[in-house]
Amino acid sequence: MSRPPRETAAPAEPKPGRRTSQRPTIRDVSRLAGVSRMTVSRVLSDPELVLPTTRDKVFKAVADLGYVPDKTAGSLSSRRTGFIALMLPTLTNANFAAVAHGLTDALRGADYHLLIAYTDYDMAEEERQLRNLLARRPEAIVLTGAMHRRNASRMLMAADVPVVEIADLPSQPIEHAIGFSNYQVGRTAARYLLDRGFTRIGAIAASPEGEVTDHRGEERMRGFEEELRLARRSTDGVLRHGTAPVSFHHGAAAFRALVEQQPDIEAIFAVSDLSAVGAVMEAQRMNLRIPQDISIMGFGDFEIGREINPALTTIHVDFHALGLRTGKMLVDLLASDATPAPSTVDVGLRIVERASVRDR
Amino acid sequence: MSRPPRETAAPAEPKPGRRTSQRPTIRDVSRLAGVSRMTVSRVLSDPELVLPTTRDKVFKAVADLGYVPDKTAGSLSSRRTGFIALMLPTLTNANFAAVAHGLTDALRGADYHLLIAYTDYDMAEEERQLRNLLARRPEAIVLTGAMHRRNASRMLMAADVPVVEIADLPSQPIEHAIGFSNYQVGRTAARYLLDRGFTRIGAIAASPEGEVTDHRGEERMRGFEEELRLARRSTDGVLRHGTAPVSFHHGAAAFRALVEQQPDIEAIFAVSDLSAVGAVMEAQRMNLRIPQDISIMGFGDFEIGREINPALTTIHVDFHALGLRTGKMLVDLLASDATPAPSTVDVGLRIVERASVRDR
DNA sequence: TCCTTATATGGGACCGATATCATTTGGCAC
DNA sequence: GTGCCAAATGATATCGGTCCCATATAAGGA
Repeated sequence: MSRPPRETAAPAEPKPGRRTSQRPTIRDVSRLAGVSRMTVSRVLSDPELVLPTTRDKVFKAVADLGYVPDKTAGSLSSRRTGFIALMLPTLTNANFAAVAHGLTDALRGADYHLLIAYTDYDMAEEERQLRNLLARRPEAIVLTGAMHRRNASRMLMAADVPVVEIADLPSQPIEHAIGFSNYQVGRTAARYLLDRGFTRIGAIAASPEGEVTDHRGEERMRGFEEELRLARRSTDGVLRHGTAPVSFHHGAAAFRALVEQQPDIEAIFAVSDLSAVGAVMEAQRMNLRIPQDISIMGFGDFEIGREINPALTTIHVDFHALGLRTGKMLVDLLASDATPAPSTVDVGLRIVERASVRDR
Repeated sequence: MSRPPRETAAPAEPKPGRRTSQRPTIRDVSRLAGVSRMTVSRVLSDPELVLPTTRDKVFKAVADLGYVPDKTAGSLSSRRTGFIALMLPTLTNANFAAVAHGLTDALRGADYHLLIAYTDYDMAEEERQLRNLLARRPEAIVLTGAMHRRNASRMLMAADVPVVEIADLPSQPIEHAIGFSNYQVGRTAARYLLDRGFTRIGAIAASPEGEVTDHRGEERMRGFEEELRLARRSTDGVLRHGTAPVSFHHGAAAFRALVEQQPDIEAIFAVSDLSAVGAVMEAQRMNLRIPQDISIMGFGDFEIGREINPALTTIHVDFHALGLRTGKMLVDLLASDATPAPSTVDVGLRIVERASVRDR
């Protein structure tokens, strides 16, 4: 039944090596269980390959020693780190957090772990973080498209792993893209307000200057202004205020500035629900009635928009589903050894009509 | 000047090995630069050790090949992964996201990378995630205290790396703790409302049942009820509604349920600003005036609380600073080879008086 | 009984870096 | 010129797993 193990036993006096930690290794387990390292490895990765009696000896040894396998070593040997890199502008934004959440949900069970980095909307930081991430040899890279520095793009192409740009639809995707057109968001918002009969239409967003920029937000503003221009309406009501990222407070301050500057403004699109909610709150303080005096719409469908009074009309994108979908695609992609053609998925967007916009 | 390299050159026909990726390794760099691998390693980790001429050759080779060092291999060899594990209940909460942000800020430049996992408030998931994290051999572990399963605690003790419990003050810390007493938050809130002269005082929180539980929130409620009891006031107004995590919507629903159940309630403490803001919004819809009819206070000092009308009275904890402080402590701790005694830091809390609570 | 094949397990090389120690070189004092 | 020391660089073992292939045993067929 049990044959003598063939691996050499350790010398009674182990010579002083580099080993300092007392943490048990697979070798300790194998010795205790009286099997080879390889058998321990098999028991832990695919127990079916090993006889139940052997398996149980190994499990017992693992439990007795409190052995936790070292994935660093395993990764080096198997050339599979189990990491998926995710780079976002910030975590302090419910929608980006939802993306991470969705991704994790899709990856759970597939034995992948997210490696999260964020750039604080800073392109130089994006490049630094990307280098850090690549050094960890992720098996795939997920990041918000579509603007990258030249160097960052080059590193991504050279990485030789699937790259997915999310939350945007780049005109020149690096490889895969799952998202929506921020430009279309802007146009859709403007069209919606135009269709309601408004003529004096404004918008609030962050100032586009500098390396710290919300490019996706910029795209929304570009689409918004474009639609106004096509309708031959003035874009004077488009106000740039403060710096990215926007916030409730940003929205409040920008709203006040815009109304003081353009008292006859009828409807406002905010680059994010955060700004929009802030604007609604500031309007209350200014005794302006929403939507009777001014209509306001936002983007992102944040939870708070559903709860405020009046409830916020907004453009919805399902970010959790976006993350989920990205994760599923990656799991499939990494399971097959083929290299499928680059794909672009538009998850779409939809207007959520609530009470903060009325017909004129 | 230049001596012939002593490392053996690669055979012209490399025998078929396991190497499949074309990614350059340190060996490729060393050959191209005409130096040993060790010299390349030195140039990248401590350039001062190497002559400028040699250094430049190496840098050039690195650039030409687009070489990115493999930290997996480096970690295994140096026994330093550069990972710091962070386990949170969720990322979809601005305060926890702020902790992660602060930690990252402190770690930037120290060449550590956060390895983030979250539990969705599920104890079983905490254990699974912890096992995953430990397999990556983090150099320190940060997690929200103070409740862990037996197994989780044991794994933490055995991990043999610094452990920091945050956002709470455990009665039996595993090692270090940086946080505040959630129990005291509850007592402080109750005391504040009692001092304002209210007698019929209520609270809204999630139901405490099941494995999916917000223990920190529970502690706040425990402190709140305790203070009421000490003041010989009824705790009938303490309503448990729905499940964790709470949300704006949770607050709105719980508020309505509480007011319908106890129409004469005078003041309410919400376990989180999220609930509190939801409650304020629901009150508006019910035509209840805040604070004239009912006073409301929250916890967490979320940004939205500053912007709503009336602005929300709340209990503030600086979560970004908490993360920052944790990160700094870890950097110091990991730099010294001594093992300092376990420390507990109370970052304190303070009441932020705004307009949603009035004197009775 | 012997041979073939499938199943279970082991041996040793190897993944790509760094730690450690050895070696070479150059500079300087005598 | 010789000896010594510091600075620069190299050779090799090693980190802790897994891959690949070899080997031993069991099972089945002629």
